[in-house]
Amino acid sequence: MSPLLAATTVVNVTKNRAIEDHPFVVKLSAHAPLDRDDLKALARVLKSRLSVKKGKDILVQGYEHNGIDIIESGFAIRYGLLHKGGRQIVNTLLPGDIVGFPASFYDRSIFSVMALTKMTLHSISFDAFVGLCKERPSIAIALIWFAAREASIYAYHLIDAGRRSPLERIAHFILEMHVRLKAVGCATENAFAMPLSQESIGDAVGLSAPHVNRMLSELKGEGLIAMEGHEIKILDRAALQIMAEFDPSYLVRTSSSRR
Amino acid sequence: MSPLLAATTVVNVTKNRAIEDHPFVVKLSAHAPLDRDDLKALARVLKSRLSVKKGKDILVQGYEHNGIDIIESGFAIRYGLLHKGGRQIVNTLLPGDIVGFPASFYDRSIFSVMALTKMTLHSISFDAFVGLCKERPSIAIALIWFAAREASIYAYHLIDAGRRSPLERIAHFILEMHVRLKAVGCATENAFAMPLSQESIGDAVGLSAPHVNRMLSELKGEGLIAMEGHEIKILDRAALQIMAEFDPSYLVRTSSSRR
DNA sequence: CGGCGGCTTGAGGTTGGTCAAGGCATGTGG
DNA sequence: CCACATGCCTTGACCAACCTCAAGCCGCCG
Repeated sequence: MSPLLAATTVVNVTKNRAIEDHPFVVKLSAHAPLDRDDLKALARVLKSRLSVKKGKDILVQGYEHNGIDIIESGFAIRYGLLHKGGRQIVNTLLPGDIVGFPASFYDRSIFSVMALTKMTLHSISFDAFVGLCKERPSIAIALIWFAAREASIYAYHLIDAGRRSPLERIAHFILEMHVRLKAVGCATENAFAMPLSQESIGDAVGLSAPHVNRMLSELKGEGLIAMEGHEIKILDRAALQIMAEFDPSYLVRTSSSRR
Repeated sequence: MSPLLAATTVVNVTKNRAIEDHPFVVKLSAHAPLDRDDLKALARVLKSRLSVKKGKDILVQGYEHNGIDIIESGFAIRYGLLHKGGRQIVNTLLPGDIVGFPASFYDRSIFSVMALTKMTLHSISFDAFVGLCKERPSIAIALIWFAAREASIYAYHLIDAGRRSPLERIAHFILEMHVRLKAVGCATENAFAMPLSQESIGDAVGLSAPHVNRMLSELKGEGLIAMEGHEIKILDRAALQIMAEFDPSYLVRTSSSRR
């Protein structure tokens, strides 16, 4: 693990933080107002904690599962496997994300999830999950908005893969990654440690690994980004955003989602 | 409009049907058990009805909106526009689908939605929507599962666009379209009227219109499908499913989603 | 120190986009 | 009722883009 990755991870491993600082609770609160009782219910559900090693499959496509997992710290990828050996990464998972959404909302998981770093998770059974939603409708409503945000991210990835040029896809991927990492305190104003290898980036945006490399080189050559190991610096955000038609509003809470 | 399209539409325009036969209610019930009071609350919300002409934009990317719309009858597409004139269709909308998911769960709509046929909709304000979820947690829970299903569809479209061959994408698109149309009574066992033009199919799967035509011809040549105007007949479902790695389980309710 | 995973670069070949022209069906207005 | 316009499907030729394969290299970890 690179030094920067290690450093950013540590930020999220703090034990015994206040419940309202938990990345999952922060994310939910952005979507609907949660009162004291909501927080208490969440604290109960997020009590237990479990650790996962880097590289481990948390969820395997086609297999049964007992509930959902919420990420406290660490990064993962959610992906589908193709018979002929290919792989499509549909999303990267950061602290506060739900490992089992939407894969576990089926009898058998429809996607796999693999840990990119050491992770800590909270495991929740479906019964506990449904109970929580029944008891605290505000949380259920926040989860609907959370799901809408997740679906939007997929839709934007689809737009990238379907209709954007390789260079635009890479630019978009970098900008989205940065906004999301910054939101959970894992990036500075203009730099972050890319958790994915170039081959994985290819699997996320629908390109071959060599072509990802060429596109990154081109962005470097144009002076839009700088790279040093896994660390990416954004040098000209305005130009990148125009190139990728990137508007971060699909990633962030908005006032109408705070009823 | 083709005769078959007209015929299938009529099925869903029946007025004054029982609330539990409404396609939206059917869809929700598949995800969570709804009791008599849940149905009553839904009936109240689905009371008003509004008609939309073929070709009209129901929702426009970047604009404000007042709530969400639920489709009673007719078809639509949800899409994103690119600055240089391109378009990516992220989903097709059928009876029972929510026009504004996830586009309207933001200050300004993040996608556009256009009617492919004459449609009838139920308009619901966000206040009414949130009130419904607060009052009837079972409905909120069903909506979370509904959102998970929607997100899964996007993820599968992403897998198509990112990592499957043109022929596989078209095969997958046809099979998904058929399963979804059949679920709302708009397809027979092995045939349906394709609501999209070949250009639109290209915008959905990330291909050019001429190439969509070539791929359809190839499927015809291999004896997997037959086409007559807009009507598509599936001649060899097994071969199509293998080609597309299609497993309809991501589209349908499963037992674990019926708590 | 040795091995391995991932990055980098190059050459060559196929795929699928672009452009263009023609055909067919539908609908419309004279 | 016919002429025309329009939109969509169909086909072909050409060419750029991006994949595949391959080899070398670097840095990290065991």
